Amino acid sequence: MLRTHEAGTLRAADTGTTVTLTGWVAKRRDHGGVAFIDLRDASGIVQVVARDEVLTGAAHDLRNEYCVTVTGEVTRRADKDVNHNVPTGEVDVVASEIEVLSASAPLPFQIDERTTVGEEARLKHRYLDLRRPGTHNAGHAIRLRSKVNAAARKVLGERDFVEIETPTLTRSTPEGARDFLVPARLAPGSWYALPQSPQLFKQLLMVAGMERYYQIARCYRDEDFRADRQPEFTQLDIEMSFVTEDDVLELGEAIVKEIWALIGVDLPTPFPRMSYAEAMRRFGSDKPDLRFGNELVECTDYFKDTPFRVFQADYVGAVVMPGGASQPRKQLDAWQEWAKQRGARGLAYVLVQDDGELGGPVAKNLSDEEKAGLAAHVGAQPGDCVFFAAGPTKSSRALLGAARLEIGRRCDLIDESAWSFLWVNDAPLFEPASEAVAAGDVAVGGGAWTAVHHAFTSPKAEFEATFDTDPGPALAYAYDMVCNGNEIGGGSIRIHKREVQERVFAVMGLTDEEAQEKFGFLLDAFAFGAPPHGGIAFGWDRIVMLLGGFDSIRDVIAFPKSGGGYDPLTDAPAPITAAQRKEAGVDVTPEVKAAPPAGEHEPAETS
RNA sequence: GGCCCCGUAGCGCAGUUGGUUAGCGCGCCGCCCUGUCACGGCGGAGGUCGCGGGUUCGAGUCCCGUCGGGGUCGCCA
Repeated sequence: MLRTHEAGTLRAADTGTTVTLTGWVAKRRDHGGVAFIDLRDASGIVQVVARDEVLTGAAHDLRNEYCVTVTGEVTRRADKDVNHNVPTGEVDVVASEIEVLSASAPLPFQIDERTTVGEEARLKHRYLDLRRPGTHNAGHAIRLRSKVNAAARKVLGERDFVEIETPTLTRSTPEGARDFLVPARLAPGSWYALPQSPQLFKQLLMVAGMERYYQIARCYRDEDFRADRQPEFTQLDIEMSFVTEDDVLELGEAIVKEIWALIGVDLPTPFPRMSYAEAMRRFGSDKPDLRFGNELVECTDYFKDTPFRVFQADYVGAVVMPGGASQPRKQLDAWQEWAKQRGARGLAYVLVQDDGELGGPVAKNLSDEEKAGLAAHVGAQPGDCVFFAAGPTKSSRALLGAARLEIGRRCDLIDESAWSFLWVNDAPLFEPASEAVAAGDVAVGGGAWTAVHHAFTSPKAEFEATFDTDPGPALAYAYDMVCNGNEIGGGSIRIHKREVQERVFAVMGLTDEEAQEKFGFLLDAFAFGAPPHGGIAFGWDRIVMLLGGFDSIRDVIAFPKSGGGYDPLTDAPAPITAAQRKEAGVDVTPEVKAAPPAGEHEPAETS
């Protein structure tokens, strides 16, 4: 090594030691005859004292972020000079020799952790961004991420899981999202797809008798951007044979517990479990944030004889905004806009005045009897605002659930220091295809029903006989892990019986031929003694983001892309040359048009 | 694809009702300074106000378009 010690580790006990350090000039405070240089390496910072005689030659021109090696003696500072703000503040390194290893051009932005720098600039010079110290900066996130990886591997390794890599060049299979495609030079006109997840391969590995598989797997989906989305992202992907749902959940808890221990949080296990139906009913979400209450209130029965047309609906529900009655009219109008942006017509509201009377435009439409008991029914106090949604159950609950979260944020109801984990399970096996179509999905095979999770998710035992004759109520062995209102993992127990699989396809309107075309290699494999199996996949970027308290998954990815899939650092994607086009066969017209065009999608494996 | 917000010096930002030479902090460059640690002092450089068009005597400011970024809904676990 070019050094004997790491800068951030020096303490008073090292006094008298001659050390050689390597690192970067974080700051230079030059007093003429003596200069103080903050030397930073990955371990931290120590102050180097450089007197005139060592500041000769190249060392004389030390600037910020010069890479240097310093040899000197650790000295204890006088009491009055101790800097209590840094761990090394009791000592100096009095330099006897300073050598510039590598000079630095003037910086595009300051490395200093205290200055804020725009994301665009940081991503363009990500290597400098990652050099910035401090627990809220990206460099810390990347180091944390490495520890998260190790924690998961520890748990899985102890349990004899096998880490297996699966292909990134594979076949386009109908999962939920759009595929990234790669031209196949050796088969012009044919294309590989990058996997949206290793879902099918991990099931094949179960057939292969691996029994316990995991992989920290890169996944690719060509969809539009969000704060918590990247075109390539990472899952901790797990599959196990001969397990029940309980086994998978227990493993998931053990992994997450080990991860959160990294930040000194001891998660109590087992996590609470809530059925999908209960989560939707109480919180209007399949990923409820349990850090605060303020649950939705069912009002359908309460208004079953209402004279108010709007409330004569399949579902009426409410959510209370504490203190919301004092909002100015402009604010209440803004809620209407907020609701419209979510595709609702509006958000009906009633203001509970301080004297208990009801105000707002809706109140006058209600019967006296309804008005009398309303506040008590929804649990509103004088001074509160009650928001209502009426209409189809699913969309109304979703609107109220979103309102609940917005209220939680605006009214400061959320305990930001809390960690709320739970499982949401017993998800429906199917949803009506029309709903999926309305939501933009295209049902596989054009049947009346489409799989909520994916086509290989097993119905719960009690629905095995009836799921195809009465698909609506059928529940699946499907589960999501939820943390503070974020889905951080999800999976299911898979179908291993060919007969059940065929009936599921039938419900979805998939013929044998179509199923064979889409999933043939998996179905073929299942013919050879497929074990019962199930698994889970964790959204790795999101977990690290939550763990480290970051706002965006871009913060926890070493070299993330910005909007539009653009990488400001490498300028990818970039045009290719005509020669590359020709060689790749991008423009070849396929000779055989046997396969139907892509575009038939189906909900994908979770997370 | 819809909607909202933002593009002014290397970075972070201000710029009033449209009005003279577009400012501030940090950074950068030069000189000075022997105990600073957000060091300090003196001096200096640095701008096609994202781009294109329009309105106007006059546009950083108003209008239209466009590009880029962020957020959100659609979509996507």
